[in-house]
Amino acid sequence: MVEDVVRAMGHLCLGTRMKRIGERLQAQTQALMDSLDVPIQAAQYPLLAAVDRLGPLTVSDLADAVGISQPGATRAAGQLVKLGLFDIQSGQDDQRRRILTLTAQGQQLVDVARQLVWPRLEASVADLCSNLSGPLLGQLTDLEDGLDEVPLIARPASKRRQP
Amino acid sequence: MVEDVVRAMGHLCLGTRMKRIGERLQAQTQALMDSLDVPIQAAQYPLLAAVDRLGPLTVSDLADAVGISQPGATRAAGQLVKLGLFDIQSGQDDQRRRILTLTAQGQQLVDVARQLVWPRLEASVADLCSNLSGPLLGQLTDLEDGLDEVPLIARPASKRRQP
DNA sequence: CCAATTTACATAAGTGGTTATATAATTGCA
DNA sequence: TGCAATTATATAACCACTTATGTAAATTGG
Repeated sequence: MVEDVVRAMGHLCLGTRMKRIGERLQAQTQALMDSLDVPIQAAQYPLLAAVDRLGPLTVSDLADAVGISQPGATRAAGQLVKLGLFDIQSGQDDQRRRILTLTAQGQQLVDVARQLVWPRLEASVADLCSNLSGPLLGQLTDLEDGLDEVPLIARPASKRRQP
Repeated sequence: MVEDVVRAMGHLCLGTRMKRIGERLQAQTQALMDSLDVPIQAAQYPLLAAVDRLGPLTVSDLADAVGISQPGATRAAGQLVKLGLFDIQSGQDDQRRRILTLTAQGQQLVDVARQLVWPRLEASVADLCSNLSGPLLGQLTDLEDGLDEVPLIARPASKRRQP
């Protein structure tokens, strides 16, 4: 019932707004993953994907690859080690480096996710974005409205294709 | 030196990416505000603006206006009360409601910010977004590249206008 | 008209990130 | 060659948000 001030302020609140949309997308992605019985957090996904794509990585390279700080990468990687999805060991030539690899279980999870989750998620997000065009702020508005109307988990929706 | 996996995965990491860009914009907005000696956090700004725009608000209405959870609004409003920028008092008719208003100091800060910060920030962000067009993912890439090249605080830049 | 429900806010616990700093390994140079 | 500087990771302290839950006030209907 109250005006959405962040939306109304346009460029002035662009940062707040993008962060907010990102969190909303992450939450809905999590819901989609839960519904497919993928047993990890949505936010952990990029780390697994990074090692899958790029091969074994050091902690710092992982941080760069997913765009977080080094302490953030240390902690997130530690969680994945605890979950049995990452293996960590010191570098042979340089003992300071800690090399992260996917365990068999981690690789299996990525493989399953690539089959089950990625196509579904790709289609859902692509559907959400399919009618966006024009200036950024307008696309953000349409994106928010799209999420209001049909959450990610219900997409691609059979609704309202052009008649 | 490492591939940006979040960027490379496109729709699959859209949430992570938008959140990341939002945080980056907020951090740079903070730097701009610091340089102008505005003594609050960038993230607190939308709350002040909401009460300025909409008049006295309850905690829940404030949460709706800026798109955060009710506990988030309770805490953020409490901080602003501590800073002397918000006044809080129970509703007359309904003692459950807590009504937030701008103090004289809060109003003054908004007024000053409206003169000093908003035009500058509006121009900087507009400059950042000025050459964006096309699909959302491409605009995000250009936006990230733009922030890499010239931070918000150095905009509008005299660089590289079309010759 | 009062007991049950609902509403509004506060508090608790957890998550995921940050910056600043400490520690250990490596590199490089006088 | 050994000490100073650098590099890679870990740890600490903090912050802003979330969901879940508690508490008190208001509303409602039997």
